[in-house]
Formats: sequence, structure tokens, C-alpha cells
Amino acid sequence: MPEGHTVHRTANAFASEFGGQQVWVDSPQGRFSAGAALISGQKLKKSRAIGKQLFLLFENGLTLRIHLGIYGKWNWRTNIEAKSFLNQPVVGEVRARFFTETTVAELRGPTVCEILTNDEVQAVERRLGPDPLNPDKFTGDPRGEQYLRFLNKVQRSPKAIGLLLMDQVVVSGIGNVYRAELLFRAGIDPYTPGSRLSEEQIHSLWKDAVALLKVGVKTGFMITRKELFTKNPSKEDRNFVYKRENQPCRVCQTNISIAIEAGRKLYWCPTCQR
DNA sequence: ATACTATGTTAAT
DNA sequence: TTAACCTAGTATT
Repeated sequence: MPEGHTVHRTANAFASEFGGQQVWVDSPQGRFSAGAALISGQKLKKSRAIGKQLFLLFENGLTLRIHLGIYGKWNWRTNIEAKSFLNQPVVGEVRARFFTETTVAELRGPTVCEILTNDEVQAVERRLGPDPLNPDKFTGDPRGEQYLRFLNKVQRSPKAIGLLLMDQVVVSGIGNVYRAELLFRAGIDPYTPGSRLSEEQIHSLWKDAVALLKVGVKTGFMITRKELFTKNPSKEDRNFVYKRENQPCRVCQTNISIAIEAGRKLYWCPTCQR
């Protein structure tokens, strides 16, 4: 159950645990048996993430695309005797297992786990918005091309910014937690149309997305309260508004509001965000 | 034992 | 706007 930071962590884990090595793949559950056969025993050439999607490129030119959806989960076992682990009974619905002699990664419940050709990969890439975790790496420019794509989409949309931040065409990698927290930190009412935001507001949302997602990659947690970035806060302490409906705002004590928007729970402070 | 929840997306209505 | 997809953990009976 990830937002973008989790997927980037997984991409990093694949690179360090499996990069350049022969990887074996099977599907205890059976639903990925055909796909597994296409890549099992191939060397992993490249591992990368765009937003919530993971792309694993193998030496034979095929790419495995994985999207965890809302239920998907990874279970990693490193520095083990993989053989003996694999001989034990499988626990749960394991869609796929990736393994070497000493490492096993189990995948459960993904929305997408499929083998793609390069053309198909490019088609997926074309419909993904800019990823704050892949922002203009080479120039380091905070107003670079990735940001301008985001700016353009937001500025020309009449839809609420609370919806736009969840739209993977507008920006990829942000989900329900970061959506709520980014808007709180920016002091923006979630129902403000994108076209009515100032460029300054849009830029601050982008910069903050970059910063928060980076903290997520580093710590593995979605910590959005600055004073706790370097600590190890409990789940209840990590955020300003997410899952805090009817509890007092940490800044102004107003009760946090909740609404269902596009089927997802939206949290905000009606006083701090207007 | 049953119900509900979840950091998501797509298709149908 | 709602349902469907799909799995595990937690809460409620």
C-alpha cells in the first residue's frame, strides 16, 4: 500500500539486491506463471520507478511492470538461505517470488504485474505525469521541465486541487496521505480550482512534494511534520490532518474536517486552509 | 465468525 | 457516482 516513496524504495532495493544478477521468478499462486517463465533466470538490467509504478528491465529486453494498487505488498528476506525458505509452505496469496541464493522478495496482491515490450513501456510512460522524485535530475533546476509540466496541467484545470493532486496524469506518486498533508502545509483549501491558484502556490506545492517524498524515501514513513523529520514518530504523530477527522488541528485547534471525494477520504483544516 | 478498513485505478452507470 | 478488482490486518459481533 504505497505512495510514490515506497515504490522508489522498492526500485532501489531491486537495484541493490538483484541488479546485474540472474534472478529467478515463480508464481506460487499461479496467476503470474506465464509471465514468470518469460523472465526467470534473466539478469536484471535496470530497476526504476515512476510515481507508483515499478519497472524492472531484464537482459532479454522485457520489462516487468508492477503496480501495488491499494492492497499490494512486498515482503523481503535478505541474507538468508533462500533454498530452505522456498521449501517451506507458502503463506498467503503470493503472486510472485523473485530470488537468488540469498534473497527472496515476495509480492502479494498487486493490481498490475505484467510483462511489457519496450513500446508498451513507453505507452505507459506517456500517460504518467511528472514525478517529484524524478525532478530534473541533471540540472537540479527547481523550475525545470518536470515542474513546468505540473504547473501547466494545474493552471489550466477547473478541477479542485484536491482532485488534481490525486490524478496521476497531473503528477505521479502522490496519494491520499500526501494529498491531504501537502494542502495543509500550503494552507490551501482542497476545493480551490487549479486555475485559481497563483503560480507561487503551485510552485510551493511542487517543492514541498519533492521534499516530503524524499523524506519518505529516506525514512520509509510518510512523516509530514517538519519537527519530526529526524525522529521516529508513531503513526498517530506523523501527520497534520490525515486520519485526524474531528480531532483538533495541531496548529489552530479547529476540528479537522473529512469528506468523501471521488471515493477517497479527504481531510483538511477549515481554518488553516482557505 | 463476520465486518470493516487501507498509502489505488479502471470501467460501468 | 458506484462497483469491481484483490489481499491482509484490525475491529466488532
